[in-house]
Amino acid sequence: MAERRDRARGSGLPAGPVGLKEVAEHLGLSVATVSRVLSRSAAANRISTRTQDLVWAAAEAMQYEPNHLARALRRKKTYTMGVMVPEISEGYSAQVLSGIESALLQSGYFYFVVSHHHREDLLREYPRLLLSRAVEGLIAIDTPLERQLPIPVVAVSGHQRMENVTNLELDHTTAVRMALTHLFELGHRKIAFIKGQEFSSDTHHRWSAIEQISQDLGLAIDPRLCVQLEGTEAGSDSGYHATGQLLERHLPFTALFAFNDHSAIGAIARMKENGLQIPQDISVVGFDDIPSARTNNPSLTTVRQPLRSMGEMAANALLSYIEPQTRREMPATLIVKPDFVVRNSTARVPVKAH
Amino acid sequence: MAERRDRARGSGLPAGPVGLKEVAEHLGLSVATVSRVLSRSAAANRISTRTQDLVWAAAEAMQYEPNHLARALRRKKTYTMGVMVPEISEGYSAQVLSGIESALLQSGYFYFVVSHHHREDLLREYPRLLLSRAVEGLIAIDTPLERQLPIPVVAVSGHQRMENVTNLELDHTTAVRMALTHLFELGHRKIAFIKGQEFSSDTHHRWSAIEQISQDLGLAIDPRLCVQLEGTEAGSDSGYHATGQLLERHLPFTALFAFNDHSAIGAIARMKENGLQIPQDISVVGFDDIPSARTNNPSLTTVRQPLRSMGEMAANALLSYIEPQTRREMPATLIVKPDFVVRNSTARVPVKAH
DNA sequence: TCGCTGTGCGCAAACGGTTGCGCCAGCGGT
DNA sequence: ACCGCTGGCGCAACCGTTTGCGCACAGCGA
Repeated sequence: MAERRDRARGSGLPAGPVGLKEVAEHLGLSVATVSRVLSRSAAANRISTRTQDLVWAAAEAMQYEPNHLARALRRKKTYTMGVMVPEISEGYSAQVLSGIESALLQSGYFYFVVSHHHREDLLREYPRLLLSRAVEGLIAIDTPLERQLPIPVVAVSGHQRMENVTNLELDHTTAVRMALTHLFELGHRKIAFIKGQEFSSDTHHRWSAIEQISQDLGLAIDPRLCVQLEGTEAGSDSGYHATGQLLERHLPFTALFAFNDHSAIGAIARMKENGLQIPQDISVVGFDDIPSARTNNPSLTTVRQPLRSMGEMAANALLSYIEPQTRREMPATLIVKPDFVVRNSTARVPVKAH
Repeated sequence: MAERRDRARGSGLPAGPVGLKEVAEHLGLSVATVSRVLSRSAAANRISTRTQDLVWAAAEAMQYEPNHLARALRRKKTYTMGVMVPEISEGYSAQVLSGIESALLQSGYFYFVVSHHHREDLLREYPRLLLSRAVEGLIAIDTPLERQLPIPVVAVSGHQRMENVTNLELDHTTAVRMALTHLFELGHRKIAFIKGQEFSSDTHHRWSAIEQISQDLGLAIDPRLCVQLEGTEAGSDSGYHATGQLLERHLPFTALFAFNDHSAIGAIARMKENGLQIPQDISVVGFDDIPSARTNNPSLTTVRQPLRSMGEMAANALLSYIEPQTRREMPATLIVKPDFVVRNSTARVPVKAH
């Protein structure tokens, strides 16, 4: 270990990692003084400018790097957050993570990610592990929280009702209104729905919104035209299968509102197999606007969740609560507005409904 | 802080975070003894079974959680790795990350991810920051490394030639052989190519393989049928544009071998706009087998990189070098074999080449 | 000459664990 | 009765930084 960490490699530098002690010895100063200078401590103004310059120069020359662990231990500040996601390789989480990362790193924070795959044991263990790693805050993406945590939490699409938890959620009512109004104005009246899996926290809120907006528009929801995603896999397979079940019922409908783009893409694939043309025979609306929504054939009309900026918002909310200078109360809820993207998977209702 | 971390909440537990000190006092033992028991130290066999039981019981009751920072500082072992990726929200990295995570967490390691977006400054800064966070190893995904690092490194598709760096790379020769042989056997002789961006480390190795295999098969590469991806965005746009340039040259070809699935999907979209049918007019082969390769229309014939297991291999290589009991030398290179997935974007060459 | 106020810095105790070494009591052997 | 051994545990240093407090000395006014 010692040799491998040797930064000297033949130069005149001391071997091994250099700490405050080495710098101090080299200058004939005390560790305390060097620390005060290099950490820009408030007490540093009591140290002569000359000494300060010497310290900085020596630190530079000796390639001093502060030891984050020791510092964090002493200051009780780790500049580290925890992030829990269902599955990191899935587009939704990855997009949100991207926003989180951008916001956190700009503020000098790092983060640990763990994916729990909706497994009970992991949902219980990971918060413990993250706490013992002294994360200062937690972002839970589409993840149900079991217990109260002693640190601030932001839940993205989590729909928790807990103390100390800020919920960042999409305005599902607006989202659904945009989607259903779009279909309504294209003349669709018989609309099929693919509901989300039970474990996804968005499922119920979305569905409430659908019921409400349907009523507003005077649309009747036919329960026989509703299917639900199953299985824990995130791909388009479950949408494919759900649509299979739907088609087997041989009931007429002219449009399908899917729970997300993945299932919409699977649904389209399934319907094509039955000889249905999209959007000529059936209009399909997705949700999320994942990258392949645009490149799918036909490209997907969908509700866009601004995932990246949701990640940024989540991270910034956490930061503003933790950083002493901005320290403000955590709001219970942050609402973000969706966009609606009209592409080629929706069209006017066929004259003669199939 | 103190109140928020209070775990007691009316129970009889001591307030604030409980450390070894609290447990020791409660039992009338020394901190040393409690530590030895709870950390399963080798010296614990010199401690009476009765005491051990008492310690465990008390720790449980008082909800003792070891402080990772203090432990890491003393033991000089952080159980933490660093991962550098170009962009976390991109499918390739996310897949590999998923494998990395699975392997690392199973061994009790956490990891920091940073995305450098191919920016020079970040490529220089992030290794420093990760080192100062005392990561024990680094995994670089499709990321060029500037300087020697004092910790072991695994580069996934990095093609570094450095000490202390293990390269995990795909067997591009086999990959390309599978793709080109497939096209060759379908009768294709005029094949167009989309090369990768300059900054992607796979670009050159892949291209060398293409030159070699073409020669083996007796295929001539027409430079006028080659275009290159541009821009740093990861989506399918650059494939779309590159194909636009290709089509403007009005040269006959019957197949296209794209650098990756994204660009293949973009290419297909572009060719469809020109009225070309895939695969009837043009066969397209992609690379990577991203999720949307299967749901694309037509579904993509492609070379599959086993990204998840590449992530696992990378992590396990690092672990086996770091963990004392398995400590083996780092091999300079690990080669992983691709799969070939035949779907609906390739077909026999049209009788009358377009 | 005597305080008195600043300036410039060092001492040493934390932070929460880990670990080499040594102390003490009890026990068996002679 | 004395010796030596061993089981059971505590002392205290240490990991690398931070920080409250205080010491020494210089300059200044009285």
